[in-house]
Amino acid sequence: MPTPYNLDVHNDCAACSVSAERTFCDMAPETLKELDAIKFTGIYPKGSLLFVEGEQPRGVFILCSGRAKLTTSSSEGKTLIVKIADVGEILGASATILGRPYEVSAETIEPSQLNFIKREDFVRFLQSHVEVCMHTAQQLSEKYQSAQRDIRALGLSQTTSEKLARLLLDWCAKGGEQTPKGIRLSVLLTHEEVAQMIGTTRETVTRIFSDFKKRQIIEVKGSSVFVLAKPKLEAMIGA
Amino acid sequence: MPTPYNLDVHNDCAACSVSAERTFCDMAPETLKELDAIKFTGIYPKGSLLFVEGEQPRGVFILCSGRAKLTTSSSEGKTLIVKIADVGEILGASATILGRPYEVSAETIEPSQLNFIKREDFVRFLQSHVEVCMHTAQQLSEKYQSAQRDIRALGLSQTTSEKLARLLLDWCAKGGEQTPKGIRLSVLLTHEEVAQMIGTTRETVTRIFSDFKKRQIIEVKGSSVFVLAKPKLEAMIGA
DNA sequence: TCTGCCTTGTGATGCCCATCACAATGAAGA
DNA sequence: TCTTCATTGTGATGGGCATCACAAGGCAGA
Repeated sequence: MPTPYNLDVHNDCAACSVSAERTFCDMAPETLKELDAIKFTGIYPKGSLLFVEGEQPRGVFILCSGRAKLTTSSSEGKTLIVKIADVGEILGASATILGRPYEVSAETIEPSQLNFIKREDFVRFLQSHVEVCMHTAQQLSEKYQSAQRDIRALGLSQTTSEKLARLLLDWCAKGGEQTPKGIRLSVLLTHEEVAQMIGTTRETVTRIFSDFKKRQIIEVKGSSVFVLAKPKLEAMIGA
Repeated sequence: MPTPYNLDVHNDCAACSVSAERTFCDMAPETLKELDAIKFTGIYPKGSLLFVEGEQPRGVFILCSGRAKLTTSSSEGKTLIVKIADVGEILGASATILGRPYEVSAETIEPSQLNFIKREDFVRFLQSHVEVCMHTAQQLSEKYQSAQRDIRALGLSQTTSEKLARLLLDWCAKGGEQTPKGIRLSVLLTHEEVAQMIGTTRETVTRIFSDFKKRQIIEVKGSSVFVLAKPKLEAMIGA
């Protein structure tokens, strides 16, 4: 049976394969059944707004498949992409736990499946299962550490080349594919979006990319970026 | 009996007054006794290094009194102050929970009392008390949201004046004292440290401060800063 | 009181990058 | 195939701020 958006839909958390170690979904079978009872599964097209910065927390979204970008915007309309969330992440957890407004906006950038859990259900679920609470604490810790790395990247690098180098290295670390040519990254982001990730302008990203190409540090082939000289990038960030 | 550094020492968590709502120490009396059993109380002078970025996590520190600064440094020696921690905060929680290196360094900036809990004890303590685990999750959520605000401040403001304005408003929000003259802030940080908080140089901070003084936005009296025109600051950050 | 040392204040210089403006390329749809 | 819109590429210009350099307070200890 074909599913919308050619997405691999998991209706049953108990039978889901992505529940790997330490993710939220990694829990005892009977607990997983309880989760099944309180979750609302939804399939969202690319570009769906899950929640908006400042909005009162309705609950959390668990990203079962697809990807989402978390953004924050200034009143002048400038946008900063805080994070690209991957499968297994809980979105909106901190706001939901604290009962404070969402601190970022979340938008799918691919067709995605998400499980929504209402605020009261989520909190009750945490309170009644230490295991779940621990995993949530772990996820929050990871989010915090990741945010911390962003702060480092934004605050400690003077030049924009440095920030871009950091971003490329980050991508190498988490999604790089080793090839004879170099490390292959499939970047599905526009220069505009890259700019929003490092707090600069689209033009500057374009210019630095050409500069990197000229200096044989990277090579662009279609939607793939090959990192030819990782050491050069590392040298740029002084590491 | 005089104590070292004129510090108000709390040896007994059960009798401690600072355990307010939602902080880590807010727990049932019998749980608090268990906490007493695994904690190591220590008094630290100003400038004590509690842990260093990159170090394997030994455990967490609970700040009972005093203040500590959390910093991260580049290899060139440039330092960024990520946060000034207040009483009630747990330091090193995320690293300890994940078993990953501390992501920041922590240093007391006043004589402080801290309770240290060893990693295994802390984790076991969390696992055996949902209540404690929830409070930790709440603290982590707060840390995450605070980090998120920092990211916003660093990434979305173009000018340095804007960043400094944001910082001042932040201080007003959390520690301002209303006076007829304006909002009084007791800043015990040097311009150097302020610079490290917003990722700029000491000279620039000095210059922007004089500019603010000239424009009647603030007034400096000794170690106090009076915010005379909060609306002007708010206008600068476009809020 | 005097002497260092830490902090603050200020000028001169140069460069990075935001901004504006427009051309070139590419991809999707009529 | 041609049109149209999104994305990428590039030049010119100016301002903000890092950097260097040194002067002036301010505070503690000799």
